[in-house]
Amino acid sequence: MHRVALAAQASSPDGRPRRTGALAGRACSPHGPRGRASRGPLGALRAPRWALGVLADALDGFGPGRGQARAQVGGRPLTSRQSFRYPPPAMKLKAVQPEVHFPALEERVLQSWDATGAFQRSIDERPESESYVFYDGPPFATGKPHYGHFVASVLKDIVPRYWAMKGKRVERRWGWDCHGLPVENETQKDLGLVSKADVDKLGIEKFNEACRGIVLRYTEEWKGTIRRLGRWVDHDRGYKTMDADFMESVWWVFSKLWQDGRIYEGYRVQPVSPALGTPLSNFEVALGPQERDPVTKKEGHKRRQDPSLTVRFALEDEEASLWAWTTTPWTLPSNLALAVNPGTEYVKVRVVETGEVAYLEPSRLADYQARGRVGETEELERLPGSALVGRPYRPLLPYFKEHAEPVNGKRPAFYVVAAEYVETTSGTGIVHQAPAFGEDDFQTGKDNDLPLVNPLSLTGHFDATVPDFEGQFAKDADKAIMAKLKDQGSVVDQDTFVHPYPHCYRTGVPLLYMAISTWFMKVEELRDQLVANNEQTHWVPQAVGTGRFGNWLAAARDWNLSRNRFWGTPLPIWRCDENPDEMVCVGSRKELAELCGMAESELVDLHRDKIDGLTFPSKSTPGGTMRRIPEVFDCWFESGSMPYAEHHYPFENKASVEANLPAEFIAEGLDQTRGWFYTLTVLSTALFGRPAFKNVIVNGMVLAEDGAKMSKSKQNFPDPNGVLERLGADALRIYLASSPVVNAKPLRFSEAGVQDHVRSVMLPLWNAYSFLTRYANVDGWEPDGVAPDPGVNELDGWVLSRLQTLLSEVEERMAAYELFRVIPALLGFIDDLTNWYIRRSRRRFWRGADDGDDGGDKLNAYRTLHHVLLEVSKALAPFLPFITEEMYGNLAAPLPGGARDSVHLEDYPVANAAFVDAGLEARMQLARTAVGLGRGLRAKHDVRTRQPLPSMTVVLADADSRAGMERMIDIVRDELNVKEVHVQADEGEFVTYSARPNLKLLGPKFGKEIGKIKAEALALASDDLARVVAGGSIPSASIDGLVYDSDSLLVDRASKEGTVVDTLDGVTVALDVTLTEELIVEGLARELVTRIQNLRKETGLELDDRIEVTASCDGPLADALVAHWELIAGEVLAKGACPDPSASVDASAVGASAFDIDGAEITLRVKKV
RNA sequence: GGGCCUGUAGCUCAGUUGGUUAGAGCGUUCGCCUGAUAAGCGAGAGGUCAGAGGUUCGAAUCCUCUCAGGCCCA
Repeated sequence: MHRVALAAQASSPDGRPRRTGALAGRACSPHGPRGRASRGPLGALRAPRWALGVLADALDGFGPGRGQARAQVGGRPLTSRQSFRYPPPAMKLKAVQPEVHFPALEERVLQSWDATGAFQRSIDERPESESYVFYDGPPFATGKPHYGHFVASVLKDIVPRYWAMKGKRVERRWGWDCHGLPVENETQKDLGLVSKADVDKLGIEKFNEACRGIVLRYTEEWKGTIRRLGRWVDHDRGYKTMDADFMESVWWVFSKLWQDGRIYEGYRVQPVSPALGTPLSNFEVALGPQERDPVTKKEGHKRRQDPSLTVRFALEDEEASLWAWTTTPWTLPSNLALAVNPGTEYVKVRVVETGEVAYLEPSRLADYQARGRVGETEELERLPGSALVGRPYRPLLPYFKEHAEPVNGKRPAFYVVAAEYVETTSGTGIVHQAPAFGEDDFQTGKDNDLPLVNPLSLTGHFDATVPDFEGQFAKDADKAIMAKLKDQGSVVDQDTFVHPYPHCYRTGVPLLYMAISTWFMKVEELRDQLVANNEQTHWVPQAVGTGRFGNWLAAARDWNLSRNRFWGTPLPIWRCDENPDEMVCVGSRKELAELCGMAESELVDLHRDKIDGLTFPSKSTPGGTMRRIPEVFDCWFESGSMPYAEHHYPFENKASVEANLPAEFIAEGLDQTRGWFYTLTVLSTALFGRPAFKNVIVNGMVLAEDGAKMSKSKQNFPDPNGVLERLGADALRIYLASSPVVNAKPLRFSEAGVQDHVRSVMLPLWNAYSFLTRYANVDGWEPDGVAPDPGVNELDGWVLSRLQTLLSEVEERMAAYELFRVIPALLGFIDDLTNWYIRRSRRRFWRGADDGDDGGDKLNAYRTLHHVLLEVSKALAPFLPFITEEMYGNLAAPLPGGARDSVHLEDYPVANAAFVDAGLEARMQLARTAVGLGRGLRAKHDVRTRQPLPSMTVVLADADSRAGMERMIDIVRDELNVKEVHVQADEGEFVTYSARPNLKLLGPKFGKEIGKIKAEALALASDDLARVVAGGSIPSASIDGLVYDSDSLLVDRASKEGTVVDTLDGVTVALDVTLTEELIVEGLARELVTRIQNLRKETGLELDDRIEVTASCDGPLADALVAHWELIAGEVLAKGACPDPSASVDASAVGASAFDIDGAEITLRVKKV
């Protein structure tokens, strides 16, 4: 071992490690000179134990004092504010009390990190050739950090810390998402601007200035909270999506796509708020007023009453009409087609009263008739919808009638089209189509190559193409349109209709759906490549990648990446005002400056207010001026560009960015599957033909304790900073990291859950650490760097072996990014360490000097526990960065090599095969099973553990197991407080056997006969089964080819009546509970020991205080006191001769108390001597 | 409306080729142990595996439908 070698060389004749020797050893470590050099030549700098308060107190008076620190640590100058105290040349472990306040400890560790520059050094000290690329998905700083961010941050900290300790150079740069609707909304609210027109009135410059002012509103809160959480991330060199360099890279990305022919202009039907004069995002639509449907009781859009109009369209090729239904009369001027479902049956009827001939769907006709809207009819013909497709009809209104004139022999509009979406649950089964005003209409229009006409402005007013209603607001025009149609005899029926309908979340007016010009990136043609690239990505959990994300990629649609907004990266497209087909896509500041005849240095900001005014003359259209189109980017485009833009690629860092694609690791929430994960993948595939990241951990959503979303108004979650202050970051981290969220499942956050982890993880770990340091102090043991010997004591060998198993497991699972499998292994080890190793080893540590030669057992116990805790502190460091820092600093400082300035600068421990002993782990497991059974038997038969019992018998059929158990006898005997432990093979005298068929094995073979086999197996006699257990077999009486043996049967054991026996996993334990007078008295003596120990504790005595005991009792208790005084005195560190039981003791005195033991009274008093 | 996910003890969750009596932790009751421990150990109580139907010798597990919740898309 590394440390052993160093220690051997570095120890001086007096046994004290020599620091200079150790330093020399370190200086040629493989980590390169940078970090080493900063340590300086002074031995005293070896282990600056900085400002850990507890420690500082312990070290007062040692080394150069406060204020003398003038060296540099981690390349950062130390200021005089930072109090540095150096360790003495060689020192003992600091004794640590079991009482601890983790949040305070964490604050001290945070200060130490600042002082030592540990974070930067954890990067700098790793070679550049070992680069490990991590991308940070940027959050908005318009809100404060909450638990969802905590989860992502914990993952984004654990993984990079781990790989840094594994020798990787992991840059961790923070990112801020600065653009997007949430920011604009927030600003509009602040400025009291309701509509887009209000923004125009104010001016983009002022508006954008206001946006800039608020996007970083909470950055200080973020920095503070993320720091407090223990996440190491570089804010100083982070990126902001609003930086000109970042935006310029986004331009480059777009221009590359443009050059590759991946960008096109198209239309898309979007919800528009006429009052705001702007399209809304789906997110904003969802914010609109909600209402519960009175029938279905479901929450949905607010309901409103609209006209319900049935209109007749006259066919051109027949004296008949098509009846169509609409709730939006204002779209009728824009009608261009009628849609039928080709698979539905339609009917042609003559209305008896009027003689009119009409087509519609028969069940709908019946509905009209039932409501008395249409009189009696005579059926003329039945025909499928497909038979109507293509038939021309006369334009209902004249405004766009030119589209009825054939172009190149084809009629552009005003004919019947087929559409699968047409249903027969309402209307007439024939649907009026205005392609500009509905998603379905638009799609049908596209499928049939219909023209797109839109006579409405964004504020919903008719323009001059519809002169009859010019200037009228669409909804207001409904009445006039209906009147006109009535006049010309086109109305079949007029009614009203109540339905849920989306309304504007800001103004409350009903939204209009209309086709808006937008810019698309062609993604559909990339589908196969996207899917192929995704297959190279390791998803955790895997199902997200193959399922949700994979499906999404396979069905990817062209990406609408423009937004009609103000505060974002402008689309770099300049278009000729004379010839709209002439466009220039600008890919850099330099290019734009040249086009506009200005200096590049004048382009310091690329936001709309700075560049919208920049124009240049057209090259191909005389007199034309090139002006920028008004749209900005979907801010997801910026997030997806972040791998390039954060480095200002390709304008700077070209080679390093290209060398480091794709990223090694990213982590975000499940909600990002179609957000960041998607945009990263699309852009990386389009630009570089490869995936954007190799490994990704997807975390689930954090819900409130009540299972609902966390909501400020409901107040259903505790303040995040409060939890950190009360319980600490380590506990919060381990709570989150060991919860279902790290496997993409939802977590109901509860502070009590965090508290649980303080109790079940933090405190046991701390107590193990405290145990070692306190006894080491009492004993004067100092860490000597000598490797523990696994052969001295089975317990040491066992815990060392378990540690190696743990390290291998962690390595394998971290390589697979399966944190949900790492944490339980770590926690399981802590449990083994504290509740078995230390529990069983306690006595080894308090063996007194006069107990004689222990063959080095105590020394090895110290070395083992110290070694294990030190390794554990490193192994847990990525997960619990604070407590491990404290432990490591104390545990490593006295070693010949000293401690590094931070555990996070250490190398991650690697499993040492020399310590692995599978046989030992197996037989220890047997021992623990036997002990568990024995304790259960004691409880069942009401014999407490303090009562010694004459013997127990462990029965094991397997010879290897018996041999293993023989070596565990001391441990089992001691733990169970029995005088003798016997191991034997034959369990016949203790148990009876019964058997069940092994269905997994027999099921597939015997199928339907299983019922019979079950009955037969259950009927097998215990004596016969004994032969099976011994390796024999019994042929089945009724089933051919079936033989009962130890494979085909599962044999159960039951203890025989009247015995004290239990059995589990093939281990049978029998307890002899015969009590003799002698054993009873000895048991009482142990009762006395416990009572006196408790008194010691209550009285606040130190571990090694010697005491004087006085007692008042009679009967068996007095016998026990006298007979076993030597034992008692040894256990409780009592001095002097046996106290006289007949003395009188004042139970109310300090250190005194009266007890009742099995009905006998005793008063005891302890006093320090 | 569509895609994906979740629903198992009071709570948080395990439960993979379908296999017998469905587990763990927390909480709870009783008992035990304790020179580190706020910890630990043993026993008990606690389950229509969301519901219905199907496949099968056998279903928490596979299939279909329904209900409730979540994320995303429309």
